[in-house]
Amino acid sequence: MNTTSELLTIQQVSEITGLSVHTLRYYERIGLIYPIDRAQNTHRRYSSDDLGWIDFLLKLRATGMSIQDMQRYAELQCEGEHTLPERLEMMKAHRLKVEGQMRELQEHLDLICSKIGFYEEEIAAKNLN
Amino acid sequence: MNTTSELLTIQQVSEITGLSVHTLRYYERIGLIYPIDRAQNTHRRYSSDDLGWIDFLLKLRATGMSIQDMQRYAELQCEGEHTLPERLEMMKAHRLKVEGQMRELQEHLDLICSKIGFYEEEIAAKNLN
DNA sequence: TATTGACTTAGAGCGCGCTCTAAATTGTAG
DNA sequence: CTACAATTTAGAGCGCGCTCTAAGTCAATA
Repeated sequence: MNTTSELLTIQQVSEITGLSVHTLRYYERIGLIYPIDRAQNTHRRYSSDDLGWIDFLLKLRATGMSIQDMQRYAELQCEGEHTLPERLEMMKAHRLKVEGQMRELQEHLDLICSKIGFYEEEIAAKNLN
Repeated sequence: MNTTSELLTIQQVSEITGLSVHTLRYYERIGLIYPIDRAQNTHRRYSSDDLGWIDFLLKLRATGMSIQDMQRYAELQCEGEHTLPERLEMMKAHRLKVEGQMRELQEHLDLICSKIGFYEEEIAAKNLN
């Protein structure tokens, strides 16, 4: 319940998120993460809000959003509430993209599965195994 | 039904597959595509077998297989029938990977969808739209 | 006081997967 | 025969997303 104790060093955030400290600083430099508060004016101290944002970024990244698009999204977030509609549109567009990806993945997966079946038959027929 | 007429130039294969002529030559150079037959000893002439292989490569690529792994697979294919078991193992491992990818994608997609719902509510509440 | 170690910045470097260039050769149409 | 388009090779270059380096600051410990 102590606010101060909830603040994390870059090391700790690195361990929690799986991002390297280099990458954390890189993301901040390029505007993916807005400037983190500092202790004694130098060392970064991450809040749980910062962690939440990073977590969301990672989900966008994992679904194939480019850094450029994430930058745009972060920019809108900073600009405030009047950008909500545009952010909504971005998310909707991204949802469509991810759904398309998944359909494509499923199709190709089906082919791979049939290839596996074919291999198994062939191996059985030739007693290779 | 004429065998000769089925052979395609690199241009034609580029148009059919969507790969640039540069990429087609690049894939051949690095061993992803085994040496294509030549007309008059210089210009490439692609057979329908070649096309089939390229098509399969593209499906592996679309499901996130690295060039390195595809190279290994192509190598095994060239070595002949005794590599069938190893190729089968590669495909099975790849299937697992793709299935994992899809599960992860689905999870993140769910989050994006809930974010969309949240945005819509917020926008409605504030009459931003 | 000296050392250790976590942190800072700006900027260079890297692996991947292409993508393009240069210079030469070949094929085709007028 | 001439001109132009398509092809060839070897190798350089590029965009993305990190990843690492160098040089320096600062805090805590021996």
